[in-house]
Amino acid sequence: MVDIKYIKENADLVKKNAVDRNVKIDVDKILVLYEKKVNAQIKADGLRQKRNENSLKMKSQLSPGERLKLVEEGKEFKNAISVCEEEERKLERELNEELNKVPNMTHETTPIGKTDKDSKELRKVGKIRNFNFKPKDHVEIGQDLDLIDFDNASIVSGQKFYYLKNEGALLELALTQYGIKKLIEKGFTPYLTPDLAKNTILEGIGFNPRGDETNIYSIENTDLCLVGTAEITLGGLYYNKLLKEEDLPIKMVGFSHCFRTEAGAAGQATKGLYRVHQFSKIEMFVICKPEDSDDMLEFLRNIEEEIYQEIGIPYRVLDVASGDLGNPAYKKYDLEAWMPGRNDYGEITSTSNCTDFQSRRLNIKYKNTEGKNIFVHMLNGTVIAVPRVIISILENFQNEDGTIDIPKILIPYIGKDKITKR
RNA sequence: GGAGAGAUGGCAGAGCGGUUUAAUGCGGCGGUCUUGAAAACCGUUGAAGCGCGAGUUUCCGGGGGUUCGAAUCCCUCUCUCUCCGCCA
Repeated sequence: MVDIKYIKENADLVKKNAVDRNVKIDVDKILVLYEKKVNAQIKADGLRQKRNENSLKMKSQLSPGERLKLVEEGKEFKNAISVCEEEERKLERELNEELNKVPNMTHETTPIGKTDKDSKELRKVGKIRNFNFKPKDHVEIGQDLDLIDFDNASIVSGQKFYYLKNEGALLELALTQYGIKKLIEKGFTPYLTPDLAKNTILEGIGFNPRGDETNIYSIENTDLCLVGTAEITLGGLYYNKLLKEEDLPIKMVGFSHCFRTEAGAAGQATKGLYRVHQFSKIEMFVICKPEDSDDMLEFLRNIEEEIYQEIGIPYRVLDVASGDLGNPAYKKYDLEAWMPGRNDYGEITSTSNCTDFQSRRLNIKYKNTEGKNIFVHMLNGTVIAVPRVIISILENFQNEDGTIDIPKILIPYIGKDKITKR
């Protein structure tokens, strides 16, 4: 959520930003609603003040006549206040509805453009293999080596589910172990997180739990949703908390299952593991002081790059365009891995600086040395989105004889250096 | 799942219809003392909104109600603790 005071003082900037981000908002309506709401509030305050004065008079000894008169006055205040408060609540609801649509402001270095095509490629890292045979895609490899079972998953759970099997299963465990260990070395605290979270937390992080465009599964008859990412549960961890300055930065790495409805994604090129309803993911989450978040984003991006260099997957780094940032992000980097099966790059990690957009609604602040309470900045980044890393490994590390080399860094976790046909 | 107890400022913890503008302690901040620090002592210290300010309103787990007036009474939900049951 963007600070209403900021919107009031920078209406033109907010309008321009929404255009850059390809988001439709009505700033003028927001300002009108805000003014109306404040006026209703002032009116209610005045009435409450009179009511309080009235009830204060009744503390002293009074004649029955005087008391009765004051009680009657009090009743009138009571009715007037209730009318005024109703109006105030209505305006506040309307205001919040509009306010929730307002995207975060955008970093000055972020490329301006409406779609992902406008993202800026910063660099390519790693050598793309020139196969002297026709490389298979991961679906074929998974079938040949008995690593992934889509057919039976679709019987048990439906389309876009899968079983990981044999070394496919081991790869998830290996990547998880490797990722967590790596992040511990970088000073992160490891977490295994709940896979369900409350609506209020989802909304605080910037997800829309219900509605047509939601990508989130909600649980019937509860206010719970299956999380789409551990960003939700890690970010929600400090909901309504006041932190001390020396607590910061808080660096967490969490494992969770991620559930996504992927409604409307049917037509896209989504073969195999690339776009699925459930997957496992290792996610970084950082809470820090506002002045540190720019550097922290580079820190997170560096960790991601280090990991894919270490595994040995060629990738490119994108500075994501304004129109493709999503509402909470102020700046975002994507890593896209080379996937021979697609003959193209595919998104493998994403790291965002969400500044105080999330902390404002989650009410997470820290007390600085002057004793002022300041909204923290919050950042998140992917370490390992398991299925997409498995795609990248299977497709990039395949041999002509149909075997797969295990990336060196993962051999200790799997206990062999090659996947062969059994 | 059953029974009981509880949820109060950064933390701990009193208050249980109208001098509560929420006691007290810890922690934080400032000071005295000290070469410096600790201890001790003194002072200060919740959040949010509106207002230039004086000030004022709201907030005692969430929501609703009773009342002229609610942290305090009632209903309801959530969570925590204790005991019992069930269970990987």
